[in-house]
Amino acid sequence: MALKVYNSLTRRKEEFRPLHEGRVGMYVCGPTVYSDVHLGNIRTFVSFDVIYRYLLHLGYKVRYVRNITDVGHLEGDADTDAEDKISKRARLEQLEPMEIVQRYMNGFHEMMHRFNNLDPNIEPRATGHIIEQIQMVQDILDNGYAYVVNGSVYFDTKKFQDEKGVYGQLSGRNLEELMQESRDNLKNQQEKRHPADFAIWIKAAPEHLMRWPSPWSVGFPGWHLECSTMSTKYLGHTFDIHGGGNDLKFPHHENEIAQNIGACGQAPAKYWLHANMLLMNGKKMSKSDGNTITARQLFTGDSPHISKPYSAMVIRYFMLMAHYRSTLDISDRALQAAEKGYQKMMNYLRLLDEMQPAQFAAEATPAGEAIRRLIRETHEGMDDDFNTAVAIAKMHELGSYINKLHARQLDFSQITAETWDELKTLFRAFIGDVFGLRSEQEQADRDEQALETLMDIILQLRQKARAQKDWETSDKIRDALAKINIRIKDSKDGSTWERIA
RNA sequence: GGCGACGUGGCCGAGUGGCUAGGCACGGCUCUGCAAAAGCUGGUACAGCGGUUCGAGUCCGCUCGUCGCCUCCA
Repeated sequence: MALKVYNSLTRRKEEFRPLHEGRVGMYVCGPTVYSDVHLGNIRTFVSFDVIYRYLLHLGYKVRYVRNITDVGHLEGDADTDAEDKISKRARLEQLEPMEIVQRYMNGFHEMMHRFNNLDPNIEPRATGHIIEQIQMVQDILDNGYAYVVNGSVYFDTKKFQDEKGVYGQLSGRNLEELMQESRDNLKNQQEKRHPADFAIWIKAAPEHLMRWPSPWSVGFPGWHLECSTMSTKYLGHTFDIHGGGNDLKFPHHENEIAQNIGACGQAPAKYWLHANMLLMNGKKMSKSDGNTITARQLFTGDSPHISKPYSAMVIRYFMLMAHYRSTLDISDRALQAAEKGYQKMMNYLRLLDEMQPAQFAAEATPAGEAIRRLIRETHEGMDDDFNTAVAIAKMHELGSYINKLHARQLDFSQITAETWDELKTLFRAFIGDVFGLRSEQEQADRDEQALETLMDIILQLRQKARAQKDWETSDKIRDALAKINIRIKDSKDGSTWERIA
């Protein structure tokens, strides 16, 4: 069965056919790094990570681009008295905007790794592509789909719609209605010709920290522009998959499409994929009414919403239990169920590796056929718009066979060697490569290994200091390590270390 | 107000008009020194009403309810 994906643009499942045989270009809207990454964000990135992983599993050569928004994302009344999210945070904390960006970008990366998301192939930043963005604004102006007012440049939505007729296609919106409705909250929008127009270059107010020279003013790019520019730069005018959270459909993605077509006449992506929201208590998480929980709180268990800590892998598994286009309601009970399910799943894999079968069946058997059918259905689940819920369900059914084989309730003479191999191959590939699940023990082992490597290096450096009678450095290292419960023991033969309880 | 999505057994959650989704929790049984794990097994769900159909959780309509987007949001 061929891979099918649900295309938000056509509102249908379509057979996936990449533009270039064997290759896939995928762009996913990344975070604006002005605060800690929120759990809902994490769900979206986990969803697209699995999509990326599955495409790789199918043998595609994928270029996965996920941006970092570090300028231009406004909050408040758009286009006028609005403030850039990063600038605002910088002002409040009295830091350089780039310090804010660096801090939260680091935190974002750490969290992505903790959830075992693969790194994208390219992670471009908006501030690193100002020149390209200015060029795109110029292209749009040259094509007549934008106009300059007082140093700011606005996209001419009405003209674009009159000539191209595609504005609103993705989000199912009618431009006429949009213009009507926005008339009520028109305040401070005198610069725009039409309420639905949006800024692509914004003249910076004197106190605005992030600013670049351009032909129109010293200013900064509009938020929607960066994705248009960077996807074009790294994936071409038209590429295969564009992803993001459901709430970005409008206006962000709608405007992105308008900009791309306005600049070069081509729509950016063939397939638009949108991940649904993560809910808590049946509602979208929101910081303002306390209906929120952070990943860190889940790890520590420090939240009134949960009874105990949950690991990143359990949370990842929990997310995979639902389809990415469905809303998912997080709760303590659901997480507990996920934890059990996750442990069970990892146990199947362990049993598969441990068992040493002898005496296979020579030819097809009913049990073997049932197993092979389930294996096929697992693949079909993923082929059907990345339905991880179905794939996991089928694997649990297969897991039951694995348990039976292990408990000798089903004998290896009931399946063929080939079936056994397929079963092993499936579990290894799906749990690790596709779902990106790893055992927490494995993680701990890896940390332990890293610690040993680090300690080797530290002891070598300290040994060098001691050889030079640099007692200050050597003692400093020993004292610092003692504080984190690592004891150094010096002897004639050199130094060793151990943990103290 | 406009656009859209959804309402599945105690909980989470799949579901292409006809065949047991799955996980968790709960009950019974097997195994077991005890426990756990595992296996077998049980409750017979699709918001309500009407329609289409030989047949609907799945299609259509209405009602009720929930949620999202429409301003920044993954």
